[in-house]
Amino acid sequence: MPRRSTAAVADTRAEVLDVAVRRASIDGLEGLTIGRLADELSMSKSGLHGLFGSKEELQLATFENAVESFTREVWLPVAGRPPGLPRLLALLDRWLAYHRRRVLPGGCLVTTATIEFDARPGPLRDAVARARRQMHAVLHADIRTAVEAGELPASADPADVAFTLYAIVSTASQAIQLEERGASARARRCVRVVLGAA
Amino acid sequence: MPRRSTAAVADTRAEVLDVAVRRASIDGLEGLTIGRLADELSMSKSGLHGLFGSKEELQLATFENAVESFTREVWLPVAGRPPGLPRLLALLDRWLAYHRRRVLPGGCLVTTATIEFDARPGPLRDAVARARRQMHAVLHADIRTAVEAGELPASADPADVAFTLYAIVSTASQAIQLEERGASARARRCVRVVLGAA
DNA sequence: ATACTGTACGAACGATCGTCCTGTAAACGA
DNA sequence: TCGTTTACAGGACGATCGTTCGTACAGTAT
Repeated sequence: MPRRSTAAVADTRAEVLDVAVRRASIDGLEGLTIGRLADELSMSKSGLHGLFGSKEELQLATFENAVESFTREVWLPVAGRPPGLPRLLALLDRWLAYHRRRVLPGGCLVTTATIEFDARPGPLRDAVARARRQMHAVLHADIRTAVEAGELPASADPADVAFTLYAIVSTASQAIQLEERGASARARRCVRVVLGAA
Repeated sequence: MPRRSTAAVADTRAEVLDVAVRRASIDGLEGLTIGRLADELSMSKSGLHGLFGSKEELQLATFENAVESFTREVWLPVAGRPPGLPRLLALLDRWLAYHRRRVLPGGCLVTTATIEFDARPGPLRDAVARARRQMHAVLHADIRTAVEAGELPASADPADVAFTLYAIVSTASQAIQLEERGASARARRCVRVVLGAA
């Protein structure tokens, strides 16, 4: 059988994880299967398994890969702007566009992983909690800056606003997947209302 | 083996579904397994399987059972009150309490099922979409009534507000499961802010 | 040329999956 | 009281699960 031409482990892993993230967004990280993944990649089960050592490691790597690609796609393009309300709005719009464009065919993998592991202690639950804290921190920072700059009323609690915004966007992802009409536009309006009437 | 004394199929199904809902809230509807469920109930796999005919029917029945118990626990106690803002707030508080008290050990099963099936067409996705529409309609109705009664500003779009409230509560369930401190109180505050009754 | 390391394959493991078939004892209708 | 139906148990099925093993070939170093 033809061998993968001079592909280092890292390259192979990257290819695998790319497919794994897409599959997991549909079937969940628990729905990931080494056998099916290997088929889809025209690899052997054992070869794929050897790349990660265990299914849990595959799940962890898949999750981390999704977080990285999300960060690259959504956060990085706006990270350079000055903190505050404009950057926050830009971030939220990019975030919603990420869902609307269906970058991942099955929707947000962080939300999926949250639902799957939030009641099951282990490394994956820890990874999920960490990712959520990071996202929350990013939102929190810009909201606090906006409040201090007078772009948002002083009565607005940054953590509460961050929670509400996160809720709107992640629920929007589900609504988009369920093909509820106008879900993306609705979420966009709701974000504005929350930031306007806060 | 001793037979279930004068227990109709419906009774056995009810017992099974009660356990199934609890398990599914943790492991998901896809994580449900006829074998493990049978063990937990001290039944045979085939006996349990025969009660539903197929795993998909078991999943559907489990989901519907969860919706019914949720309705009984959260909606029914407030359904008698007159429509409007007070009932809406009571509903939201009961809903949040439902999560905070961990009535289901793994959190909201509707959200879990949404995540699992929102990208996979079939009867379960349809059931999920229907349940969400119902919940949305309940919120929508009271919000509209509140707007008409002047309890909420006329500028508030009922559907948008309903979406935001749903997002807050369902995300709160996840935060509670992840043991984020003060998640329930935060959600309660956010609901108030959104409704402008702060 | 030789030895070594890294990478992936093929085969097989025991366990568990959903499903089906058959037997049988309790409950029911006559 | 006696068939009939109901409500399961028990066992087996093919498929698939994650994992382990031994092996073969490529590239690199010696």
